[in-house]
Amino acid sequence: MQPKHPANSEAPSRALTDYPRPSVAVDTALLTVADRALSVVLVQSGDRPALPGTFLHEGETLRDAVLRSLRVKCGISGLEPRQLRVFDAPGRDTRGWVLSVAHLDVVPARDLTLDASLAHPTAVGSARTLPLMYDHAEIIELAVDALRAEYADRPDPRPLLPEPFTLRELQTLHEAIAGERLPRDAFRRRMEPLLTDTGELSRGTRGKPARLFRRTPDPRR
Amino acid sequence: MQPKHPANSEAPSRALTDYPRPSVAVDTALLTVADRALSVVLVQSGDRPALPGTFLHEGETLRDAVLRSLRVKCGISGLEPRQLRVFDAPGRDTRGWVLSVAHLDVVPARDLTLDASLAHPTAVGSARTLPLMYDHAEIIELAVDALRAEYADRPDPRPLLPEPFTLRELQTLHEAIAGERLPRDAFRRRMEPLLTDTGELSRGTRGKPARLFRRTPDPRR
DNA sequence: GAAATAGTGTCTGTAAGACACTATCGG
DNA sequence: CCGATAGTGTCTTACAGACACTATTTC
Repeated sequence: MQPKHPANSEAPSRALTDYPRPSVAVDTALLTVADRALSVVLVQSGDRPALPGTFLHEGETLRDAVLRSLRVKCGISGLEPRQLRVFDAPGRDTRGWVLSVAHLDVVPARDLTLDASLAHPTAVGSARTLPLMYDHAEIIELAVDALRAEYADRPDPRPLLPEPFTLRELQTLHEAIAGERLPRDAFRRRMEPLLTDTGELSRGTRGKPARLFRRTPDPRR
Repeated sequence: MQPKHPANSEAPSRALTDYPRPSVAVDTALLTVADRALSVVLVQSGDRPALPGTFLHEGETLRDAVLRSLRVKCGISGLEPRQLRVFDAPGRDTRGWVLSVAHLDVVPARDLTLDASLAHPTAVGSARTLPLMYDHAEIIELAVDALRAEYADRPDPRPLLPEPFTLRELQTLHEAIAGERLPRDAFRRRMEPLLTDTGELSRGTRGKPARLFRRTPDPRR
């Protein structure tokens, strides 16, 4: 006899708690752009690096569990986690039946005040060569792809840049995320209509001063 | 004291099972194209329609749980469920702490042999007006968007059409999924290079016989 | 003035939408 | 022949990439 789905169960013969339940964890690829390189925050877990994560508490949403794990392990708050997918391979955790809901989150490098002995950002290129825990390497790949898709046709949706910013600063950010150089003129033509010109100019920089922009308040994409 | 994440736990002071765990269910938007309309299979659950679903069993993957629920409730097999996202609002199930992993799956209408008293396909337009269970209306929206994205630039990735097929048949399928008419010539120019011409022609149809195509074996997208 | 960066204009290739035309079947 | 559908060609518009040129600052 198998348990009936709640949506199909008018009078379940046994309580939900009579059936075995998995432990549910969250693991988060916390991405940032440091020194023009897209990086992921890794914590040390026994003998190998891993993504920050925690178990889901009772009465807590997945989002709150992610925020709690990042607050505790990285001392940051105010983020917007996005679900990637559930990892459910039966043997993925040797100590029991554990599902992990992989997440992506993003933080400006200047807001990262990490205890360097516990957590540190690593360029995603280098992270690929590390012996990461479980399916964490795959989570990072998913997170990078998801972030690239978010940034492909929008100026800094998360956001990562402090306002106001120049088009050059925006392009440098997009190039770090895309992992490749972008054509300057085409980038400008695509992004400028999506930004709001402040009318001000950058000062104290080398070369001709650049116009400063703000993000245009969300016109629903 | 909070439980440590397994990835950070060398010697956990307590076993995983000492902490409260949620029940985990799967719910699936099973989509099909019937009579030129994109439809979703609904089952009756007490007083309202719902998506087919079940609880995750121990040692079972989410994929297997989805396949089991569709086999039991709709008598179909051999599908490819795709995760959409986890629904985790604390109050979403009145009987306890239940997470639901929403899935999308697709089946050709001719393979649907439903017990009509238990399950039946409903056009997604009409389904929007029904009083569905829990978050099932939102799951359907996610599923439709995901399927549209899968079909936007590929001929028949799932697949839904029996081979061989004409470009007209393929276009009718795409129009049902997209929910709108598509320009005939542009559709042809985009899709024909992605198909393999069988060299055969349709027969017994009205008008000029059309060339018959097969899907080109997956060149990785 | 030299170096560096910002901003703009032009050309080309590609792809989509609109439209029209020809081709080939059943009746 | 007529109606219907298949298949193709052309025009226009939009946009990206490539490239070049001008503009304005710091040093």
